[in-house]
Amino acid sequence: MELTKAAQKFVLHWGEMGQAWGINRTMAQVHALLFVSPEALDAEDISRLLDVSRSNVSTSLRELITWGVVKRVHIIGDRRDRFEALKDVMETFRVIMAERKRREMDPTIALLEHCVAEAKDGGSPEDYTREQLEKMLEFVRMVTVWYSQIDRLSTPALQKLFRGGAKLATMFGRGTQDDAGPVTKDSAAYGSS
Amino acid sequence: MELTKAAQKFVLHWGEMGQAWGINRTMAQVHALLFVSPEALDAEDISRLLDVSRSNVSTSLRELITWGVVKRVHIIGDRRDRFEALKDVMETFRVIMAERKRREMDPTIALLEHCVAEAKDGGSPEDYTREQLEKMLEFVRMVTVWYSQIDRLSTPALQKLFRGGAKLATMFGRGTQDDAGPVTKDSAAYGSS
DNA sequence: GTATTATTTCGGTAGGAACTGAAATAACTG
DNA sequence: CAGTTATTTCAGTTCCTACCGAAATAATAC
Repeated sequence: MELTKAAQKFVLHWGEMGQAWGINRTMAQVHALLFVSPEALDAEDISRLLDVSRSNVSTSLRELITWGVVKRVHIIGDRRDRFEALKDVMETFRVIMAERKRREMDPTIALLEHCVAEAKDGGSPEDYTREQLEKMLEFVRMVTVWYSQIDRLSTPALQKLFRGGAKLATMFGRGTQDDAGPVTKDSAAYGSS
Repeated sequence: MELTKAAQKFVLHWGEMGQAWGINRTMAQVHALLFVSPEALDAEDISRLLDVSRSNVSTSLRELITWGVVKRVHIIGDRRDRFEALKDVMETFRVIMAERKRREMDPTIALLEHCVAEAKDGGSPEDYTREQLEKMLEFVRMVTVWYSQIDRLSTPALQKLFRGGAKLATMFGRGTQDDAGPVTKDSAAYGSS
């Protein structure tokens, strides 16, 4: 079994992308490999195709399974575990987002709430900090709510929503609200450096 | 000048979050600090408040300015550069997304297009890979288009859009499409491991 | 039961990103 | 102009993550 040129390039690129988003390279590569693979692969295959140690593959697979984007499958008459990725991109995206919300957003909200409460009885310089923290908290909460709604959408509905962004943009576009053109008030303030 | 307890906690947490999203810790900390700071700070202040070397601050600031979330400001009668973060959370979010789109999405699309083209004249096992790459390409394109529309929205409009997610979710919710309950077809297949 | 094969765990290591301090450069002052 | 202060660059170091290989464990077969 061999990797095609296209598959190789994709796997390598996906590894880099993963790294840019805080996901370890090998893990992203394993995921990419399983994603484009026509059939489930065993750990040995993966190890050979990606040229990484068997144990590294084991660790990566465990993590991917924890994330929920890879599952273990069995073939009758073969003891070896095989692995298969979620094949629906949108579903994969959804699962990853759910996990990141749980691991990062929720704790961030908790921390921000704590900080805001703590800064409640501060002096006037602390007031500004509290206001900023409150704004940040409001934002993270908003994204969280938004996400939890997204999470309940089916794949076709999600596609509609994404495409709907285009319509909403036309409706509420900045051009109609800001006559100065495509530059917003905030970014305009950053003209001179 | 001293950091309040709340500010300290926020800065540290933001550093961790940054790391989880592929942004170097110090850089995220510097950004967090400037975000909650009532007035612009000079590099020396930052170095002292975060207890990192002056040069590390210099590098982080340069990067943050490149990203477009921090700007250099000057105070009359003082030669030292001061630094200030974008204070609008939504605007910050928008700027970061624009940058990530440019740095990651666009190259990814280019690569996927290349891979799909290359896999065009492959055999039947390669067909499956090509299909998957095509699906991935379609997805990334969709996100990109969606994003570029989002980018044109003003902050209040963007808030509307986020909150609109809730409405759309109610309209297209999975519950009405999938009578089996909250578990989707794809994730249901992952019941046994 | 023992033998064989598959898988995971774990201690040690290598590689790389982040960080520092010193030196170079730039910006300003009188 | 020399002198002073601010800033950046860069070579070396430190530290941490990812990784490997060996050993332990688990699963299956006979």
